[in-house]
Amino acid sequence: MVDISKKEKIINAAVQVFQEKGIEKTKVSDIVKLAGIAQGTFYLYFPSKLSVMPAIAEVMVKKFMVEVKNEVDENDSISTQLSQIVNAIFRVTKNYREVLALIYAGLSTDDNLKNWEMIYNAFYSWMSEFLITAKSNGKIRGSVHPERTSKLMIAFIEAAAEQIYLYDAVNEEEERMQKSELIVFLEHALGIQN
Amino acid sequence: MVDISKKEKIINAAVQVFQEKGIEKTKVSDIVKLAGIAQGTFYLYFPSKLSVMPAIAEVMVKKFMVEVKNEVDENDSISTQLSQIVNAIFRVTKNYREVLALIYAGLSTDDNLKNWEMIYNAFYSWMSEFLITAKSNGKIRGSVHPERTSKLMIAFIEAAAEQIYLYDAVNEEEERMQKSELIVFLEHALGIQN
Amino acid sequence: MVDISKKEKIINAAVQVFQEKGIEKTKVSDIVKLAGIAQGTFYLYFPSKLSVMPAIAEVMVKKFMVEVKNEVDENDSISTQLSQIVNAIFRVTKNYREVLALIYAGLSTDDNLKNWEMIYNAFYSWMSEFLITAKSNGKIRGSVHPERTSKLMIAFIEAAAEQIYLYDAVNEEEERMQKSELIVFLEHALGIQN
Amino acid sequence: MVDISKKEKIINAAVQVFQEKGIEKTKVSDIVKLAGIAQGTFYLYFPSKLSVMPAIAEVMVKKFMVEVKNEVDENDSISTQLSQIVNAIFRVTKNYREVLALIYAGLSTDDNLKNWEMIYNAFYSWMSEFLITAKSNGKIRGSVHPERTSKLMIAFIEAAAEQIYLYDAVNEEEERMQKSELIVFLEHALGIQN
DNA sequence: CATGAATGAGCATTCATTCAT
DNA sequence: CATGAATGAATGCTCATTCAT
Repeated sequence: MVDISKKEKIINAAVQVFQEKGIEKTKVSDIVKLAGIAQGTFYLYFPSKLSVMPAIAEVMVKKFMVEVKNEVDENDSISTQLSQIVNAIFRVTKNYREVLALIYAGLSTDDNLKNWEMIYNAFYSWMSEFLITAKSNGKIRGSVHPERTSKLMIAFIEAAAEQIYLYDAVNEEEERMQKSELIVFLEHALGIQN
Repeated sequence: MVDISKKEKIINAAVQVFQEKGIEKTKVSDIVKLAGIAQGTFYLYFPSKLSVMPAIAEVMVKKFMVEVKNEVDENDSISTQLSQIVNAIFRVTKNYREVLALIYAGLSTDDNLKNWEMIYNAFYSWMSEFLITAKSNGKIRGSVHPERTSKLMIAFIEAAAEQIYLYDAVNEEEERMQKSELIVFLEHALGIQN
Repeated sequence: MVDISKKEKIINAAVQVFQEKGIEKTKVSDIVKLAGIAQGTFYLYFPSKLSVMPAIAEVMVKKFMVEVKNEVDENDSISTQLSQIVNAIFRVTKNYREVLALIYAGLSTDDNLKNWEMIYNAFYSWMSEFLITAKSNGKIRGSVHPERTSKLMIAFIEAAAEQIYLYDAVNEEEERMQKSELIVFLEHALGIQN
Repeated sequence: MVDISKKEKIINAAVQVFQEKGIEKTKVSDIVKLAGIAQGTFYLYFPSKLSVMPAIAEVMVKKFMVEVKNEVDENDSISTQLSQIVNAIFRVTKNYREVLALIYAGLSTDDNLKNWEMIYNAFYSWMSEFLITAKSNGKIRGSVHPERTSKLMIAFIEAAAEQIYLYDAVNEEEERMQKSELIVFLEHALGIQN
């Protein structure tokens, strides 16, 4: 493994500690202990405890993208690709449920909101491209506006995943059914023509 | 105006203070000051600072329902009713953006998650009924599963609204376009037949 | 002994701790421990560690006045009374050298300077009265301006005492000689006619 | 301008920063930033943050002496020379009020007190010489003890200046009157015979 | 000599919670 | 039921100092 900068060490440690303890119970001392650095070093890279949040958000968005890119096979049918997207997003949400909730709240705690759009931008773009291709291949309805719909889709799938994994304690059977319902919902929404 | 119980005063004050200051900066002393009661009195009604959260969530869900019920006119077309639902949810989200983000995070902070489903239950039910009626009238596709789709819709419309009002700083024109895209998306998703 | 308010307990403890440890090494925890109260209680009475300083200054000025009033016998000659004043001020300075240095620095640390004149006011007034009486009795030169000279005298005697007790490590013999020189100096300055 | 050694750069920067921020808020990082050197370099010249204090004090005493020597004209009358001394000391005090207060407190913070006398020694000597000359010329009373009185005078004039510039917020008119009172006071104290 | 990133001990301050009245 | 003064545990952050380069 290559050298990891101290800043990256902090971010990684922060993701983990926030995930395990939640925002209020996370102490800077926990983060630095896990990162293997001194307390003061934290403040060389971040001005305050909460200022790691945007960096964490970036990491999370990257995780989403990595998973989605790995999962989606462009040779598969649009319908299948849609399922793959949903699966990828659900998987990341499941694994990082706590951090994701924190990011949402964390970003709005500061005046970092402005960053949000920027952070998600790459993911929005990817999804946009996906829709543009599908549209030009006649696989989805022509009235889809790729940019706007890409944002809707990401928000939607994440929200559906959060609903399942964060808020509604559902069993696996119900989880599967809910996911199916989502996919059918999306297929109709996009007017998919396989 | 009728008498407001101290408990309600606390909840209302808490909504306002959380809205203005965010979860971390909200002090019990702020809440009681605004509520016009003594510090100790707070603890006669709530065991801890965070235990107001579910009560706040209930209030917010009620706000959603009141707005939706007021806005939706059953005599209008399904398509129109859908717009009305979207408008109502967007309006509440716009006015209470901060608290809503806090509730999401706040509920997951505690082990109150379990309450979430219960709190939203009435709203889910209402939406479910809406879909059942629409379905039995042949206004939406028959494959819609009302319970599951009701959850999806609520999560989706809220998420779309949050995206606009919390995270992406969009202008009014773009806000309108995004909302239109959402409605068209939903119409196709539900397979609306006016 | 009568009841001492918490505020007074804090001030008394602060005087003692500052005297013993100096401004930088004095911890709030030391003060409250000595005062026999909880750490948080300190902040019910003072907004910050340094904000006790003006209160301490008041206490010190009172100590000066008490000593001076006790020492000076109006039936004695002016010359003797002058010695008594010097002795009183020297004694307090000797006993509280550290706090006195701290007060000087402490007051200028904050923007509390403005208080300084107010705090010393009673002492200035007393000295002024002393000069007025002496002047109207023809015991000192007629050109003395009581208000202005009272300030000069207090500043002067304190400075002379500080010089001896704070800065120049002198032996007792030299201390006595220096004090004599001061008194002769003052006698001429005031144009004393016994 | 000739080359300034790093040590001098540090001292000059320290004077300025202490003047602006006060002793507690002055960080070594501020000093080195202003001095244009690296943080670690500071410790090549001074063992600790407070150890610059004596060096600063030396600089300040030198400033006093330079001003006094420049101002005082030996050909003028004793009375005039006295005014010149007062003016010089007042001027320096006015310009460096904050540092001067800090030095007083700063020196007593450490166990550097012992240095104080040494640092002031040259100034004491100069004043002593001044008094010896005046005395041998019969310009001041014969009972003046030059060494002791030189210390008193310096302490006194500085204290009077500090009173005006540090503690009592007086207007220019009052400042002038207070200074006059001081000079008359000194003339009588020294028994000046022009 | 010079650097400046890294250190980590140290402390002021906050604020949820309690409890005597 | 209501009060609000008192509590004290808990922790974010600072900054003088070090040391490998």
